[in-house]
Amino acid sequence: MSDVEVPMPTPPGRRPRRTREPRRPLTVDLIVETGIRVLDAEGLDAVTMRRVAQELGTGPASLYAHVGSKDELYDLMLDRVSAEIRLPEPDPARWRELIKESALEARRVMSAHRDIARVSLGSIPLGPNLLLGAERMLAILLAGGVPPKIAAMALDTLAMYIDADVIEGTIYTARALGPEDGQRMYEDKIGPIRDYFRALPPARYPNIVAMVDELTEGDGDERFTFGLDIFIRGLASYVPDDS
Amino acid sequence: MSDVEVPMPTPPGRRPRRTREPRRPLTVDLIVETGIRVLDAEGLDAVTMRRVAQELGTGPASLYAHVGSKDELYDLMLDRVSAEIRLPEPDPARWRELIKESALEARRVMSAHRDIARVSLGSIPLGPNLLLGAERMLAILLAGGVPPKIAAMALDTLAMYIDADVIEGTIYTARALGPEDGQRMYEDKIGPIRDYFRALPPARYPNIVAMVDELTEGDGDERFTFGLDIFIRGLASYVPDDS
DNA sequence: ACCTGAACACCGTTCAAGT
DNA sequence: ACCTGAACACCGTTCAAGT
Repeated sequence: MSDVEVPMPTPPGRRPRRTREPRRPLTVDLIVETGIRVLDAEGLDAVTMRRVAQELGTGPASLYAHVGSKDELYDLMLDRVSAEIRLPEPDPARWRELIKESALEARRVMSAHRDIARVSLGSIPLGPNLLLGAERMLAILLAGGVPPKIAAMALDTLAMYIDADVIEGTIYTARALGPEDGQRMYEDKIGPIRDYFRALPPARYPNIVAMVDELTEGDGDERFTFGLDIFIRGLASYVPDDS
Repeated sequence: MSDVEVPMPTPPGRRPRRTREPRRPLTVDLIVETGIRVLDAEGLDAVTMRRVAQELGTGPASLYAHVGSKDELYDLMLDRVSAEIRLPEPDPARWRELIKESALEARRVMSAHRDIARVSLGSIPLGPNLLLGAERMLAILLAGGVPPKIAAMALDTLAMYIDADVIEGTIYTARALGPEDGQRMYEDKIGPIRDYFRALPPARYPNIVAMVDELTEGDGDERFTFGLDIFIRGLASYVPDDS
C-alpha cells in the first residue's frame, strides 16, 4: 500500500513529466514478460514492438536498447516459455514411456502459449532452456540405447512433430475463451466444413465424401498420440536387443 | 511483335490515360499467378497486396474486386501450387511404396515454392487440387487395407509432417541461389552454430557437446526419409495380414 | 461490375538529440 | 548507457467516387 501503487494527482506547481511513465526501468526480462503476456492474451501476431512498448508506457524505439529486433524478442519469448517444460530423468529401462511423457509435456506447455510454436518450427534451439530440453531428451534416448545418429535425427523429428501439431491445434481452439465457447467455436468452424465435404462431387472425390465423418471427427489428442506411438515404436526398432 | 509488346510514345494530342496501365484485365488467375511469381522469387513475406498490385500496374484496392483478402489469395496460391503434385494410382499390393512416393513428391513440389508450406500447415485442405491430393492418398491407403479411421489420421499426420519438414528446410536452403551459393550459405549458418554448441558448458549440456557432429551434420533428405519410413512401417502394423 | 485515389489505422527500424 | 520523438518506408483494408 505504498504511494507507488495508488495514482495521486499532480501536486500544484509540479508539472507532470510524462503522460504515462514506465513503472519499472526497461530490462530484457521485463520486455520478454510483457511480450508473453500479450501473446497469451491475444496471440503472436498481436506481439508487435509498438504494442509491447505501449504496454510498458514507452515508445517502440526504446525497446531497441535491450533487444536487437522483433525476431530476437520472439526467440527470447520462446526460450522463456520452454523453461516451463518439466522433463523426467533418464531411465534405461523406461526410455519409451519417458520420451512419450516428454513429448506430451512439451506439447502441453507450448499449447498453453497460443501460437508461440510458430517461432520454434523452423529455428534451431539456441537459448539455454531450449537447449536444456534437447539435452534431457537426448539423455533419455541415449540411456535407452538409441544409437547417437538416430537419436539426433529423432530429436529433430520429434520437435518438428510437436511444433506442427500445436500450430495445427491453435487454429481450432480459441484458448482465450471458456471451454464451452471453445466447443461452440469448434462446431461453428467444423460444421460448415463437414457440409462442404458432403456437397463435393462424389465422382471426383469418392473417398472424401464417403469418409466425411472419419475426416472431421478427429480428436487432436488422439491424433497426436497416434503418431507419437508409431514414431516411438519405430525408434525402438533401431535399439539392439530392445524388448 | 505486335504494338502491345513494344512501348510507344504517346501520339501528340492524345493524352496518356494512366502512368502505367495493366497489360491484361485483372482476373483471379492473373492475381494468383503474379502472387506465385513473387513467392518463388522472394518468398511468402514479399507477397503483399500492394506488391502484387504494383506488379500488375495497379493499386492494392483493385485486387479486392477479385480476391476477398490476403489470406484468401494465399489459399488460392497454395491450391494452384499443389496442382503440380503428381500422385500415383492406387495399387493394393504396393501401398507402402506408393505412399512413400506420394509424400516425397508432395515435399518436392512444396519445396520448389519457398515457404508456401506455411500456408498449408494449420489449414484444412479445401481447394479442388488440395482435395484431389487428399483423395488420391486416401485411395492408396484404403486400397492397401488401412482401416478408414487410421487412414484419416494418417492423412492428417502425413500432411503435417511434410509441411513442417519443408518449413524447416526453407531456413537453410536459399533456393533462389545457385547450388554452390546454397552450400556456402548453409556453411555460413551451420558453422557458427557448431562453434556455439562446442563452446557450451559441458557440465550442463554434456550430450549436446558430445554430439555436436551428429546434431549438425544432419542431411534434410535423410531425416525426412527416416521419419517417413518409421511412420509407414507403423501404419502397416494396423493392416490385418500385411506382410 | 470493375476499378481507382485517398485515407485509416497500423507495422519494424533508424537516427539525431537529449539525459 | 539509456531513452526519446520524429521520420522513413512500408502494411491490409475500406469507401466514396468514377467508368
